Amino acid sequence: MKTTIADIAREAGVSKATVSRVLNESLDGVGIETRLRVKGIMEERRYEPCGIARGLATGKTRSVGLIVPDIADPFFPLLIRGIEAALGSHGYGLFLCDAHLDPKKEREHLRMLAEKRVDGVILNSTLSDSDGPWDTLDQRAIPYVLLDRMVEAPASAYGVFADNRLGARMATELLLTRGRRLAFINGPAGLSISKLRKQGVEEALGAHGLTWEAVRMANGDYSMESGERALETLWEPGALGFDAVFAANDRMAIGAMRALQRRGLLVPDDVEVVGFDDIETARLVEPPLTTVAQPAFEMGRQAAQMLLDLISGNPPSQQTIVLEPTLVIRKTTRQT
Amino acid sequence: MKTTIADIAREAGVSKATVSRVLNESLDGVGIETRLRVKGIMEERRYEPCGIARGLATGKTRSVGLIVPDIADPFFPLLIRGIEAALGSHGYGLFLCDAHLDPKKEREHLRMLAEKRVDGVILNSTLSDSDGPWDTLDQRAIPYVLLDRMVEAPASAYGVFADNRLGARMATELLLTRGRRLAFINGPAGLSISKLRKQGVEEALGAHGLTWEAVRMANGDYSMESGERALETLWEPGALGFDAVFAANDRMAIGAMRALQRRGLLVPDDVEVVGFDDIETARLVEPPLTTVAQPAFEMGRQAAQMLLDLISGNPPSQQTIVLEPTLVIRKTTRQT
DNA sequence: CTGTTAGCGCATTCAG
DNA sequence: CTGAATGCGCTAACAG
Repeated sequence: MKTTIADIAREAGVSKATVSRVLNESLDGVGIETRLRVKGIMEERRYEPCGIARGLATGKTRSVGLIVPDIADPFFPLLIRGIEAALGSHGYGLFLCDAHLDPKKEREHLRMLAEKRVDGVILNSTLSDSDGPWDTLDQRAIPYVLLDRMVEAPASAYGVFADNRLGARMATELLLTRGRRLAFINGPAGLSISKLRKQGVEEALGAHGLTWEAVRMANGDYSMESGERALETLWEPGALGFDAVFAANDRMAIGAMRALQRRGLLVPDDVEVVGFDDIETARLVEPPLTTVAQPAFEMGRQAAQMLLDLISGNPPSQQTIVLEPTLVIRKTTRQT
Repeated sequence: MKTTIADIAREAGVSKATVSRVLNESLDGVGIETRLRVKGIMEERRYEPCGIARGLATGKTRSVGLIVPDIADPFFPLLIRGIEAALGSHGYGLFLCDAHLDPKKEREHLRMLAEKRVDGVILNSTLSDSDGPWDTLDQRAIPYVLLDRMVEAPASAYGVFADNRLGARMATELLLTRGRRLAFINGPAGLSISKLRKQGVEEALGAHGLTWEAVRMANGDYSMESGERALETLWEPGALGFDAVFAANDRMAIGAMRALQRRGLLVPDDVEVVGFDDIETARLVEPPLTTVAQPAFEMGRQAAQMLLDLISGNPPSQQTIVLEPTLVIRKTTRQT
């Protein structure tokens, strides 16, 4: 039998209430000497408070959920690190849920988290589904913050994002200043993150007096394979339709590079390539990939901090935090 | 206020016990028609059982913890997928804990998990610490299964591992059949996983009538940078001390390749390289890395299944499951 | 087949 | 400053 506050109370010759009080440091309605005595006994007995019982009594479980679309995406490790950094030693636990690109699974996970009575969830949603996940959350009044993907949630939703429009614009500008003809491999069409990136590309186009007619576009699902396929799709036998590729993430960019190289094209000499994310592999491929870096760690940290604020009842100062991406120029683009 | 079984009971005109019974399908001591009525009400009211209360009442939380040494290691996504696959829709939640290579942090996580009263934990421990983590677990009688790293736990501990000895032996054999002089970049010396791999190398050496005198050895910490450093260490100015490198994981192998290439050496022409793990990046670097593949998904799945068995009181048939690695030959070794 | 009665371990009034 | 009582939401005997 694990020792409970009742055991401690008995041995210390005090009531359970008193033990409970020293457990929750904050309320200091306890005499210094009884407090010390109780603490001593706790030590000896190696007492460990029961989170479950506390949860039931207080309504707070000190655990949060994280939903990611695809744990295999190398973008997440840093994100998770950031989240853990913010959750820190506050004693919070993090439930990891991999939706595996399946909205149905995502909803199951959400149900599970709700049953577990998590204090909040960080939602890096798989899809901007019409019957979205947030109402599952809103209905149960459980706080959540959107991360990375700006789904079409209620205007009241909190979120942390990278400036995807700006990132896409920077990448496109880089390519267009060399007078390149662009191929754009975007993410799934449904994602608002994709729309934003498309806008960014459009802005850069406009700045150069160009329109969409000048660019070839395809959609991938962020996997390397989809990047390869997208490139094949865009390809026109005979005519070289483009000589610059901007992909919505590094994995697709790498896929595109592979497809290019298979066809005997040289990167960056024949075709320049720019990715998005700056995953670890980006600097390991040959040639090293020029890409738009997202501040993944910081995004995770801020999102978790925001959630913590939400949970503790201090509404965050801003409803939306937008972090700036940075251009990391390596070898898949030519030096000017 | 969330609806509780009391609400359902009142509305259905039955007792809480009855509602509880239909909630726990198994015990079917409920008339078919009352059961249906109660279920109906639950639907309408969108009732959602409170995991916390159940946990307190049953002593089971339906959540488990996973401790990993370094979430950034690309080896984990698949492992996690495997775990989630086994945990499946049993309603289990998975607490992810990244020890970040810090045993102290690992212990904090363990304490947190204990407080949260997880039903069990999967332990991919950072270090084979003398004052190891398992006693934290054993003391509290919480079931755990060791994963991947065969720490020096009590003989009674359960675990799932890859056959590291065999894997190392296969890699070394591959290199030695070409008469190569070997450099071996092992993992941290303290890990028993490192000792096993060393044994594997030794076996291969023996089979070729060689001893350790013929090989140069260094230890890394599984990061790419440490692979680069290890290679520098092994290097002897002037004399080419070796022409084959076996690294204990792919990241270090890739680091070694980079160091080699920086020195103008050709892989595999001048030096052959073999890694371990078969992470996604392995096939993306140039040249694609020959490596020993671990069945990560399967390891995760089996470990979780084992833990589930342990939790439900059916002691697994085997105490230790050893999975076979496979050699994936790509381009950093020469075709025979 | 169903209701009653006790807890599970702790927090939180309200008294004293 | 401290204790006694009550309840969080559900399960688990034990009766009927």
